[in-house]
Amino acid sequence: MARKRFDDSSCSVARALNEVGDWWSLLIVLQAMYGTRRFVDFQQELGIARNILVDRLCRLVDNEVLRKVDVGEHGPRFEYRLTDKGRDLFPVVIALRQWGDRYNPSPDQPPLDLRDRPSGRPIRQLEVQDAEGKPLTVRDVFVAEDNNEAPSNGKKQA
Amino acid sequence: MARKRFDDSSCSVARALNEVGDWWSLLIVLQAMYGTRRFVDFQQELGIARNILVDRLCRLVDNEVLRKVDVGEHGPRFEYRLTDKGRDLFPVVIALRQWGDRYNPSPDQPPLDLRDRPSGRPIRQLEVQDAEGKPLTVRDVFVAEDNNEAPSNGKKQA
DNA sequence: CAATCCGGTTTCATATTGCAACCCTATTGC
DNA sequence: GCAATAGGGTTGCAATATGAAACCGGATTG
Repeated sequence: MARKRFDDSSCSVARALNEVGDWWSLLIVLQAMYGTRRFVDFQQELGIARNILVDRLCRLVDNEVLRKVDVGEHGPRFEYRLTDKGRDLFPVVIALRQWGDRYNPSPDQPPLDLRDRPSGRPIRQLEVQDAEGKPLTVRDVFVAEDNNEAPSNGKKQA
Repeated sequence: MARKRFDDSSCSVARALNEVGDWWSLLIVLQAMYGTRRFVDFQQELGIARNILVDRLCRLVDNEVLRKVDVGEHGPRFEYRLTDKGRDLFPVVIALRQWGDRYNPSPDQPPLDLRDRPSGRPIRQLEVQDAEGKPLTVRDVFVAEDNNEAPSNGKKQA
């Protein structure tokens, strides 16, 4: 049967996963962050089937994660470029990468060494922080109740 | 055909997606962060099919994101609890939530108001930062070359 | 002793995925 | 001027994954 959709879920995580929660979409976005823009390049670098790539690119364009730009001076040539919405997936990708590096390091290779251009020093480990910038774990965070709602039994964890 | 696997990919994002990159796994982890531990509760709160839930829970246990604990004083009762590895998906979930809140807000409801317990103030927007804590965009970050490798044509973006 | 809860397994119809082959336009190489 | 090749797809098919619902067996409850 059809995959279940969460377009109208009240949970924003579910709605986000609806757009980039499949096996390929985030990898396409990642590849775009590396600078890839052309259909054939995505296809070769990811090793994705062409029909699936068409489908994912269209979906990402529909969801405004990518923009399809016609660069066809002579003949049909297109580029798929990240939008601001797509670029704002950067923290998601970095969070996943750091988690993967920590718990599933590659046996053959060291993790990618990401640095910032101005200083040339490695970027920071991403962490959830409070208003002052102090790190928070799952257990430190709770969902504040909406005052207009009926009060619930107790504070839920994040 | 079978879904393509990335177990041995050199990319840690791909390897991470291999473990939690399907439609349900991250939602199960999220639900676990809310405090859900029992099979029936996951099933009812997520509306997931029972056979799929069994499969995902097993996969997550295999990957050490969850631990299956026998709490059967009388009769078979189990709890699925987050491991440290699972809890460390917190930044991933928060990053997705903030992205979803920003670009796909629910028309009916305000986004969840997450606060930290000690101060009661909203948590920070997650951001990729340099060593000093200054925010970085995709374009600020590059992949430092491994010195042992042959030098490549140019610095790639993150 | 029947009804219910918990944690599954089984069956079946439908979707999704991956591969490979094909297509059309446009640019090359010669 | 014509074949070869590149870009960006589409189509058909077989292998899988998903979802709904039925079934199951032990334990507890009424």
